[in-house]
Amino acid sequence: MTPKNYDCAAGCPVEATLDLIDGKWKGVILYHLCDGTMRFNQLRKALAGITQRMLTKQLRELEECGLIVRKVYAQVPPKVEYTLSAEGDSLRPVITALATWGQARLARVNADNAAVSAAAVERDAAEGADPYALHAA
Amino acid sequence: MTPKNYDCAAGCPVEATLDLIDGKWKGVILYHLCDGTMRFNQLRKALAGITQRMLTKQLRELEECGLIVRKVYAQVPPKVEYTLSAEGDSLRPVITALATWGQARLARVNADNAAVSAAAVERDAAEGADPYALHAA
DNA sequence: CTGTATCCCGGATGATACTG
DNA sequence: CAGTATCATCCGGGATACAG
Repeated sequence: MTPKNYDCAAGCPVEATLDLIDGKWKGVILYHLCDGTMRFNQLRKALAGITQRMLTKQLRELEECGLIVRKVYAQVPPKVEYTLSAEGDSLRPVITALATWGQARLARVNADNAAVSAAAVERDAAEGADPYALHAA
Repeated sequence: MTPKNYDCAAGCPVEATLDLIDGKWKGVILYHLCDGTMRFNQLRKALAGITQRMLTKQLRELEECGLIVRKVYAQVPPKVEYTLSAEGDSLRPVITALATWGQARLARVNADNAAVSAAAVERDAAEGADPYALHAA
């Protein structure tokens, strides 16, 4: 996964982790796999919006990283299950941390856009920048 | 940034968080800011390899997200300090989780490539794929 | 059902030069 | 010191069609 060669001073363990769960879907895939084994189409539905191509690709990368295990059942129609590997399982606390914070963040953003403005104000106070809305797209 | 519009089934708090720390450097920048306030060039050195352009850009995005605060001192030569905002500070546990796991991961990969092979074997046992080394670059 | 194979585009990232 | 401006590039990711 696009290995980095620059040395990040005291080492970048954060970078090491982020490199594995980058991509537009890896993190979410892992998140879903935390709930247990899932089949290809099951994941596809869970990640509504992802294309087959990408799902396959991300899954393969996750597999190469040793984070998930791909189990193919020799039968027709095909059946493939994806599960967290031991390594992937050890990632649970990280995923959880990501999820927990994300939930709080989402709640904050949805419930109170004023808070965002407040942040902008705080910034203005420091430098006198112009107050433009945050990615309120 | 790059807001997502698809709905990820039961909601994707993980995605929400990851969106904020995506980019090739955001996570690491945040990581370094966990150690305290830093100036532009200080960060530049810490992230050896990043270009001015990118550092500026990532910093601006982080600022717009409300994760960091940019403080400009009206003096010459210029002096700009970046610090975690309250919001950014709340992200500490996440960054820590990322760092902690990353350290273990790095140790695992460096100390024992055999372990990686083992994972490949485990995978092979399930489907009969070819055993190629992991990004052992 | 679970993938592959192609084609293609836009944005993310880099290199370099210039500036208040 | 801390940026901006510009140009060039790479590749992540989407659309679509086909396959075992």
